[in-house]
Amino acid sequence: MKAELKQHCPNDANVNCANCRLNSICLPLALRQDEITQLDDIVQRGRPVQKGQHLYRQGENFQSIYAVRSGAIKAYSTTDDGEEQVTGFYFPGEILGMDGIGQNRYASSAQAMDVSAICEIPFHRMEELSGKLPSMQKHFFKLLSQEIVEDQRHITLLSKNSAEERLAALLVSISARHARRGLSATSFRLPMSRGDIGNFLGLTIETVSRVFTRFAKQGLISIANKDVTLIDLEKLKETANVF
Amino acid sequence: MKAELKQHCPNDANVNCANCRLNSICLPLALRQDEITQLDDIVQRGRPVQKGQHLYRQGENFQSIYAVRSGAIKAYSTTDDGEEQVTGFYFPGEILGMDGIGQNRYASSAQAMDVSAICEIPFHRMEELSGKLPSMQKHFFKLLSQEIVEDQRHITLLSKNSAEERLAALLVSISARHARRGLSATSFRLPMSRGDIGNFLGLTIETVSRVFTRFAKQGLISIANKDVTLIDLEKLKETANVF
DNA sequence: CGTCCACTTGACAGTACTCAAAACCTGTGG
DNA sequence: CCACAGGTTTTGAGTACTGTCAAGTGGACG
Repeated sequence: MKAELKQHCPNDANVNCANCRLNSICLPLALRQDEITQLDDIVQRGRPVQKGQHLYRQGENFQSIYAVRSGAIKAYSTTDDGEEQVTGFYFPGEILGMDGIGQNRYASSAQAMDVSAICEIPFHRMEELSGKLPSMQKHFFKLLSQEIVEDQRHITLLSKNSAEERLAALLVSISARHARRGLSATSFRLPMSRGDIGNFLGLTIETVSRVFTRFAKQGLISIANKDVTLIDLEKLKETANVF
Repeated sequence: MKAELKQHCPNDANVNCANCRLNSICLPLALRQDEITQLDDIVQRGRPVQKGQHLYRQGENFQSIYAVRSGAIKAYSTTDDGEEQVTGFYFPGEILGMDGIGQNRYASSAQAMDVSAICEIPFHRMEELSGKLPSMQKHFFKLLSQEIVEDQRHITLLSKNSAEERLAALLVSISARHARRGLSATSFRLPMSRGDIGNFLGLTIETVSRVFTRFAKQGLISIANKDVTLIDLEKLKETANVF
């Protein structure tokens, strides 16, 4: 019973990669048991990050990449002229901070949207491990490559799709990521503000609000504050051009 | 005299990484002399790729990454609903194809916009080499990370900037990449069509044309077909929010 | 020299933005 | 427990930028 609890409390200090319930979608994904132990040795688990707190800030020396264990993180970059662009939302099992590798400085800032539990992985140790474990190196190359593909999908979304299509795509994406963790695909809480959503999707806050209202009137979703229910997921997927 | 020529003819079969005039901005960038030799062993240099020909197509098995030696390549992906999105333009010294690593299939297609000389680098050999040479691994992580940062910059461009700002940003970017190779920063030929430019920037062909005309009337550029001269590079940089 | 295709230009329309105000949560303190 | 202040979200009215449709121009190439 107690061991059971340990496994399921994301803030328990006794969590490790081997018993983490996210290990099938997170970094250990491609590793053998003995390799997971080696990974585990370099992972640091601190105390929970409070809402609004930063994991790292743009321009800081790059030290670590981070895995989300619970909660939700947003990444955003600030342009020379002071404007902010939300570049991604990160949920449990997802890795962030890899944009810092190229310049040895973080190219974006990462902020908790909820109380979150985070695994910190010092990159230089990760590099060492990748040199030793080909499967680790391969997996890491994959992670980076997939982030590129993700970003290019987002570029397409911004370049080609209407406000409705963009918002539908975001809802469908969050839905799928919830489902992957065994949670409801149709009912969840949006951890981010309307402003963050709009910023991420290249829309104003007013447009986001209006489209939500339109979706609700069409019976596609029901929404109360940050709690959404996807009533017609199929139609949303069609709208999002996800077939 | 003959050795001199060899170094400067991009289609010469005797080129190698050690004597390639691009080696300071291309893959060998971070390598020692003896390491460059090892890299050179796995690089394949075929005959020139003709205009319109593909290096690889979306969905094909991922085998190699490619370095542009001369000419220019565009990468584009086709969405489920058949629309095309140009995801990048690649000039000499730049690496493409890395979006294939994650899924073992190319996530985009790559097509020559001019006759081009290309170096092909089989990825599995590159992985091996990375396992042996920490500096190669590090450099490769960097490359991938930088592509992510690039893509995020492009996301910001599409999300926040007007048609004029986007086009100015593209001109300034191409200018900088020319300058890096020792070519004119202010006068060059655009290898891509107006359609490709518009597609890349999330604009229609008509808008691209109109903005070019506007820039010309304002004395920022002069443009005749594909030949551009950046008359007021400073003002263009301002417009592009590049400080 | 003529055809084809890429590009330019014009007129008009529509989606999303801006500005403004109202409604609604949330948390605090009386 | 209620009242209130601050912030967030919703809604409305008007505008503007870019897209659409259509026609015309001009290079490139056979």
